[in-house]
Amino acid sequence: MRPYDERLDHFLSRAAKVFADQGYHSTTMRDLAAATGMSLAGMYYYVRGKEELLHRIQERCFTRVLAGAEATLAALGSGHADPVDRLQAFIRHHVTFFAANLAETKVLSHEANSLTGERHRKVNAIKRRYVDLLESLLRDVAPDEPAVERSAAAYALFGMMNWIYNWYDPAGEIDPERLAGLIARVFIGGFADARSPSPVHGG
Amino acid sequence: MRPYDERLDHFLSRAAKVFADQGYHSTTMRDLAAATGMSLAGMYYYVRGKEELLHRIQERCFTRVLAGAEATLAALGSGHADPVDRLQAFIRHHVTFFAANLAETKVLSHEANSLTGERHRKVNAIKRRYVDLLESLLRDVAPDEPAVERSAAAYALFGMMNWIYNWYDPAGEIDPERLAGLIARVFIGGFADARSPSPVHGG
DNA sequence: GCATAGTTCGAACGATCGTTCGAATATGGA
DNA sequence: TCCATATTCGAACGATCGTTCGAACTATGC
Repeated sequence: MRPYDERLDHFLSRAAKVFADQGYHSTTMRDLAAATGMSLAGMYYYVRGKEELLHRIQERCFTRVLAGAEATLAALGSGHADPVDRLQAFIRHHVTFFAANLAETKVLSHEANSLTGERHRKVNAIKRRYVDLLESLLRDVAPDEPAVERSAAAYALFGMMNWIYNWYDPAGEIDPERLAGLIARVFIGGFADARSPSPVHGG
Repeated sequence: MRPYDERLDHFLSRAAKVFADQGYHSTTMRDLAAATGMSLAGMYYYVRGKEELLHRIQERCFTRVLAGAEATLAALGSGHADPVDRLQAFIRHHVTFFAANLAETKVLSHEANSLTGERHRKVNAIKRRYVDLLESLLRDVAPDEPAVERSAAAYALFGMMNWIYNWYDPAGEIDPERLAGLIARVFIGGFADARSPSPVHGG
């Protein structure tokens, strides 16, 4: 069953590109058929319907993001690295991943509420784990910050990072690494360094 | 013709709420009829069609945002206020406006590409003026920063501020003023203070 | 009370949507 | 070569969409 899985994967990637360009709701199954070279009916051999297609795209992408972030942090050593370094690594991973997978991550961010029922709940469960991961990092970085402000800061950081699907051009002047460095510098400089003026750069 | 304008305004506000809750494309004209108490055909007396409805909502909201920002800056004095204070005032106005008009500003942000043709171009023209305004503020705040990084920082700030439609709850623990203060603190502390460690707070 | 303009709406139209179904074709071991 | 399974697809279905049209209702000046 290898060729089947490969064709499904290719189908998901192509569909993600179309969803990213036109939006989920204004993309028709006929658009997807034209973009993938398959026939209208042929797509239903790989996917139960349009909403399951979106679900598979989002779940596949979000699982990779979460696993990648955990692997990045694990590579830093078992918990006794500098909290600021760990936060910086998280930001760098998120931004570079989103910049390298603009179509999929745009579908993830922009169509976050286009799923319904059980499928919506499943994707939200992954999101919860990912948000919790960042909040635990912020707790280590700024333990004296009020919880309300720390939670809002987490969403502010996600805003900076996720918003790039609205403007970032991979062919433009700023490369993903530099963008990640800028966002990390802004957030860490503004949030983490507010109280403890320890050196940040050069992990 | 006063009652006509009032009913149109009320119609736009109601429709904006529905667009914000369900999304533009999955909202049907029948949904809007039910939410406004009008009949399906009756709405076409006030609006040429569904897309013009979205256009009027976005243009009305964006015009207010731009005018409000300009008025806020003008109130600070004719150009010889501290650049950091001017940036802080811009951020505070943006965040409090967005928090106070969550439905309209969500439609503005999330449905930014749901318009087509001339209508899309018109709204983008206002957006351009608004982005240029922030970039001019950043130029005064950090004149030594490379232009590429300054432009990316502008979008990062917009990301922080616009993303709130995805998570902010006005009935929650953090009020708009405090949220604006947090975002201003993070961005100014991380971006503007990177080189010139001048005092920021207390304007 | 009547004419005019302003406003509302029931009913229907054509278009397009997601999905289905059975037949047609390709694939691979015996 | 033949059969069973895997895969593809043309054609159509019912549902729902945005929009239209002409009639009906309302308000106002005379």
